[in-house]
Amino acid sequence: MQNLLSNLKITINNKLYVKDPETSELGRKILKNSIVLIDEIGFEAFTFKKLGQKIESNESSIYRYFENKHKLLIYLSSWYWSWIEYHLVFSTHNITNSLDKLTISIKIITQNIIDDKKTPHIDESVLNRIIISDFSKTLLTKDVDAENKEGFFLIYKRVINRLIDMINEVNPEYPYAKSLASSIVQGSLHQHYLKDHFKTITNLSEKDCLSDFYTHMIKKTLA
Amino acid sequence: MQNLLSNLKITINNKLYVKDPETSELGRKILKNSIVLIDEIGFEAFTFKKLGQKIESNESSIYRYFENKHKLLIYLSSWYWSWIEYHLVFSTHNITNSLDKLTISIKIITQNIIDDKKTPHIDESVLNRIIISDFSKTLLTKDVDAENKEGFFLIYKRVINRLIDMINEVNPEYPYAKSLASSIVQGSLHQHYLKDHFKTITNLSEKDCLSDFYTHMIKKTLA
DNA sequence: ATGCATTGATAGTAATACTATTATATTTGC
DNA sequence: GCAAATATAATAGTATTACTATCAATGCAT
Repeated sequence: MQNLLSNLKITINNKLYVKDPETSELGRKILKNSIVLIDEIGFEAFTFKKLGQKIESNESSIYRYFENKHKLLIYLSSWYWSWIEYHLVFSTHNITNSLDKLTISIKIITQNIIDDKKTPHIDESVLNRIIISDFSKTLLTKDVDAENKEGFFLIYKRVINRLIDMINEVNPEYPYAKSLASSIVQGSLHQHYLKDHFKTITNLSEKDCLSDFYTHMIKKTLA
Repeated sequence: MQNLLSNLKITINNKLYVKDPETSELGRKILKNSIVLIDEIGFEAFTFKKLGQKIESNESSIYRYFENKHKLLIYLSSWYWSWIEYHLVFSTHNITNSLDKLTISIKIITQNIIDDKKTPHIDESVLNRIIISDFSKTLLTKDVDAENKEGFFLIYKRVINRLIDMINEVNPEYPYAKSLASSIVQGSLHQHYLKDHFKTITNLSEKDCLSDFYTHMIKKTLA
């Protein structure tokens, strides 16, 4: 944990890229602008050619950093969950009460993310929007099992495992800690999406009451 | 409701197809085999050309029924949720106790679906698998708002609204009925997916305990 | 026998998702 | 300061996708 707190540098599975985009100007430009462009036109319409035009670089240069847009999306997702994990650890590391720890973690997972100025090449608030709309697409493919074996989703699973541990700490007798934790993380993204597109089937609105929903749920369920 | 119970014929938004596939042999062949093929190769790799080869028909003939594979998937999804709705209504219509009604509904939504022989051209158990893997993809596009306005997701929302009503019946004071209902429906699909690909972050296993998870949750949360 | 709807076959187009090659610019090592 | 190595750009090319358009063949209905 101390290890995680000391460096904000986010480490990502090196099979996700051909060349580490954090090591060059062009690489960081690719990261920054792919987030913006995916947000603008959607992941389906997003291509390396369009990204090349946006950053006034060449399609072929982008292929030197990422094999394809699917791996780029998993890269960006890993970045996001890593950033979330950092905040989880940072915000809970000196809290002793397990329920408080869990409540704080739920706040972090459910909150509207605002841009973190410490990372000039990543706008976390825009990244959050594409995670809401597109993260599922990294998992829902025929290659999941192979990619999971390669460790592409390790950081995501680590975030969920931290929640599982906290749930077990609050109530070791509760038999569904894993499902509850994965439901909260994935369900949060879904409720945000519903807020933006299907208002009639969510209670979430502009004022942040998503953490209230989940906090109420865990307090009752784990009591 | 009586209306719904009397006819098993499932009615689907006519903007989802060019020609109603239920009205011809070829149309039913398209439905039956698209489900099988999407399940086999995944929605991303699925094309009308490949489907044409499978059913020994022509790509262009399939385009006479569906504009594109996205609308076909929404059609299949509507079919699925309609079938679920039928079972919801059928199984709860003579139950008076609200909690019983909700519990039965959760069973139906979370269960492993087996093929319904009354519909020879649709294998519900395979359809269930593609809903688990691909239903999210119908929602997570840049066209959601337009398609939602067209009524493409009405049946899905109707299923969730039935759950919302039951939750409100059990506890009218509970402030998050909408989010709880949408979480259960979407979360069920997700937990099934985790069971198949991410076993370490779900408690669901081969023996059906998903309804136990949600039943426990609603009993505690709505108490 | 004619008309109309359905299906099939073929061809064509623009875009996508790349790969390969070569040229040019930039950095770095000595 | 120059050569070598590396990074980037430009161009071309391929197979596939996601269609649209056209026309031929079949069948059945009056």
